[in-house]
Amino acid sequence: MTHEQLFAALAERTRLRILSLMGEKEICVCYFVEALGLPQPTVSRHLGYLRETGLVETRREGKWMHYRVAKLPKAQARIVEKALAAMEDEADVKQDRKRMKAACCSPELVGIGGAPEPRMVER
Amino acid sequence: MTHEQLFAALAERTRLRILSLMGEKEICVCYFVEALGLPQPTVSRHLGYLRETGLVETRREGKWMHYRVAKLPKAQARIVEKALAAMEDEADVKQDRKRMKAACCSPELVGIGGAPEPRMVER
DNA sequence: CCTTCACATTCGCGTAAGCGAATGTGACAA
DNA sequence: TTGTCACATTCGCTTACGCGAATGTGAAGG
Repeated sequence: MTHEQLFAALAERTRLRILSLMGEKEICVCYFVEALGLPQPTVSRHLGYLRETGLVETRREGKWMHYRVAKLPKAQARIVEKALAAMEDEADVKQDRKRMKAACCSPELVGIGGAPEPRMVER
Repeated sequence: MTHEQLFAALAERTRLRILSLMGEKEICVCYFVEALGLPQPTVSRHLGYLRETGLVETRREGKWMHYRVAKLPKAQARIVEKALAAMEDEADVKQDRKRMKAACCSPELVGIGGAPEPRMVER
């Protein structure tokens, strides 16, 4: 992944919001859809873009697909780190987190239709 | 400037090379053209893009136009800093620097056609 | 098998970006 | 004021993106 490709991947609001939601966690698609409030194909396309670029990795668990930020070379990891840090205080990102929490801790206590909840990634 | 716009500005090789050449210096267009080995309109367009985005500022000095990296909000400055640091060891960037030096320290000792040489910017 | 669920991909469309080639503009000199 | 120099912009073209809508696919379950 060249630096240009990395920056191109970061040059879109939805993808920044997705990465911001991921952070250190491994999250399955339905939670992104819920937290972002966007159509599933839209979310899936952006996840696909991030995957092809190499910025995220996936793990399948039955019907569910989990996404996590990939292990990157140091220079690029630093860039992603600063990018995510810079967005922490933006309104839409904060709202995304709220909705993510709501989806995970909903009254039914099982998340969205029994989907596995986000969990930290071991390195 | 949104973060998306910043990343979009960084998502192109020529612009990264330009920013890499600038660093802390104030440089006039003819040196970019020489160091990058690209047509003048191409260089000018990318400089224009960077200027409109707010990533660089300009200063006119007679016929010459000087470009320097703009004073950015901390979060974005950190991103640019990491971006430039990450490129230090790439081949084309190193070659650009070589050609920049050659243009500045050419046998005629006056740079390109009497153009003012790059100099550090005071903040 | 056949359905359903969770997700991925394709299609058609409009928009933005990059490039080479050509042209425009503003400053200075003669 | 005419010309030249240093840059900037426009034009025509091609390619890449993003989106909504529709369709495809792979894993469970019955």
